[in-house]
Amino acid sequence: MARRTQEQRKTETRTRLIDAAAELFARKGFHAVSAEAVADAADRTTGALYSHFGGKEGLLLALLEVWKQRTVERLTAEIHQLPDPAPHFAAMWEAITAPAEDRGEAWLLLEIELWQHGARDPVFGPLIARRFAEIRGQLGEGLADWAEATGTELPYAPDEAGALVLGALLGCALQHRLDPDAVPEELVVHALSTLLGLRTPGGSPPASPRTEQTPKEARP
Amino acid sequence: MARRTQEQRKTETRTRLIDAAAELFARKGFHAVSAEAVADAADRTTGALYSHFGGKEGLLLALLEVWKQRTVERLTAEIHQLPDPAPHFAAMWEAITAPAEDRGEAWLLLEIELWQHGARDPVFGPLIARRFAEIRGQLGEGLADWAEATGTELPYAPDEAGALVLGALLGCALQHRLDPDAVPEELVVHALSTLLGLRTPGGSPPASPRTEQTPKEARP
DNA sequence: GTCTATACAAAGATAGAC
DNA sequence: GTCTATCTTTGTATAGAC
Repeated sequence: MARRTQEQRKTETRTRLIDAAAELFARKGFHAVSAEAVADAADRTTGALYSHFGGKEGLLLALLEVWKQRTVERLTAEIHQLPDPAPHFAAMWEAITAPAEDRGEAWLLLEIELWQHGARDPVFGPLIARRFAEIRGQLGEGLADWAEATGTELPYAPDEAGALVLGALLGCALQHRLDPDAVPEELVVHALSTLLGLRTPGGSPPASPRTEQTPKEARP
Repeated sequence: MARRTQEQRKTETRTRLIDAAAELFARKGFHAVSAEAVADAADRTTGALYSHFGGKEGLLLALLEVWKQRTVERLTAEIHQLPDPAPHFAAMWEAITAPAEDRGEAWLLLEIELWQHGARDPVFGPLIARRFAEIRGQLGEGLADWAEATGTELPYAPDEAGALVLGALLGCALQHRLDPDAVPEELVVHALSTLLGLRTPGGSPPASPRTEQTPKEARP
């Protein structure tokens, strides 16, 4: 395999650049990272970057495509047909908030970074909008399948359920990122279950006993 | 009042710079906006900016303080003691998602911009964390007061309720921004009510009749 | 396809006049 | 306190060698 070098070096370069970009864009933000910094982190040069992607913007676009697949895997792992979907919610929550396991920490940051570009750039807007729609769709579909299999009735249409679950997860993760104690996993899981009518709102308190619960505000 | 100029010009400059910064940071992002652009938009020069705030970073810090108050007002308008808090939820939602009424559109963008700095910068982190904690606190307190006054029992501690409501609002607003149809107001209001146990999960469908509800995915 | 070197533009920051 | 002018650094992008 002495010949592999030439044919494959280019795809490896693409991968290296995209990975480096994901890391840096998430950690510092798109505008705060120079093309050179990305190239350096990927052990390449700006020349290679421009040759492949035409610039930083093009790199972000390429990154989006790759990222899409990883995220769908991350969030929509088959919701098994257990009577209680709580473990599945917990898994999704952990996938989003995990410190660095499989770049869990960076996931939220990059996702928000992409959202921003979508909200600001007319080119990215529809792309990101579609991305979110797909996530909602997959999420909702999974829930609908589960409901049908277990004989439960969801109080929302699949897409609506997807939107609410995704919304709650994102919004809670944002807060969790700055103040983990303020948004414990049990709270989120319980809320999601309640939201979808999978338990009575008042009944069955969060999995872990709701001890005391004195306000945990940081008061520095 | 010929003398007002000297004493007050400086505070007017501060205000102008902060307002301009809020507008531009929200619309383009902190790193995408130059100090000069902010100064120009405020009809001042970079010299004045540096003299007052020491730089762009300092300006962001100052902006945060001002923004704090406006947001608390925006989100925690007294929750009146009606039996149904839905109108109040609807008002909060509109405050967050309103196109440009009172800079409603920019609100979410700037809020996310601040969150990012908090998540990335060790100096901003605690400040933004505190900010969110305060919003949660106010929100939760308002809900608790309402519950007590109306004889309702909230299934969560005040801070927990605040975290969930804020989370759902934020996460839904993020999606709404890219695809308004996917997250209609009635859905969010209904979800919030359900979440807090103010109606049975399955019962009382959203205010507006849930017509058809064919998936509204953009399929460009 | 990738690197080195570099042109060119923009941004951050400051000194000194008013 | 504010402006004009400018210095320095950093970033984008390209041309040409390998």
